[in-house]
Amino acid sequence: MVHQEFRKGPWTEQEDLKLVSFVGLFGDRRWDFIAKVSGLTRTGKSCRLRWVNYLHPGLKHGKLTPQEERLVMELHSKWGNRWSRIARKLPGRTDNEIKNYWRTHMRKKAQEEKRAAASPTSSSCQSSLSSSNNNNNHTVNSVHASKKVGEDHQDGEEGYSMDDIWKDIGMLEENILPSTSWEYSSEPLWMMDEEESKMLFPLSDQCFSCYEHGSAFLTG
DNA sequence: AACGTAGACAACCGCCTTGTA
DNA sequence: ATACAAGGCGGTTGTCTACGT
Repeated sequence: MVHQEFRKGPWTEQEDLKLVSFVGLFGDRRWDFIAKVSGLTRTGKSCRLRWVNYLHPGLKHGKLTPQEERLVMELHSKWGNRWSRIARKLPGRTDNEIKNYWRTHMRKKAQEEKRAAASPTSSSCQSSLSSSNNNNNHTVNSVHASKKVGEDHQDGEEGYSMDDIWKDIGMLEENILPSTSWEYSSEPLWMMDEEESKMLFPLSDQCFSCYEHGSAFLTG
């Protein structure tokens, strides 16, 4: 077996497009297979993570709403750090997102407590008040959802932005797709034998044409 | 204007679980 | 029943941006 070098670090728009296309074709299960046939030099794990945390059509992007924050608090007090379990109760949110939110929140809280302990005159209720105020401010910030993505344009200006991708994915979800995104392929292609698909997509040329087909489908 | 800091988020790592041959 | 591969999950780290000084 030849040891393959896998790419690491941030995903490019090209990679995202490729991944979206191939998940559309093969479904979001066989990640190692998708990683191979797509020609992405990423591990299956990496592909899955990117899909689950960023590209999945059902995801909400942007800050948690105060309602969601309350729910996270409530569920965390019940279940502890069972992020995936908590995430299941917040449609469109990922375990990673909630984990990140919680981490930030706890750090802030810890700092406030430390400050409160340092200056005994300031009551703890003040600190908790300020933290809840902070949380409420998040709603305003939700306007900035997917800001970062917009900034990604810088290296692919004339290309197809992730905003566009999400728009298209959203449209596909609403207008075309019954329930799962990969059903845009009328054929259950992911049922095909691995050998069979190797013949279909032996190298990236074929992969690319498939990817182009996929992105053409996505863009309309 | 420059610099430092905190917050937000993406991504990786390692362990555990589950499915399959 | 068992070994192996793949997927899932939680913890952690790195990077970028906004904001305050």
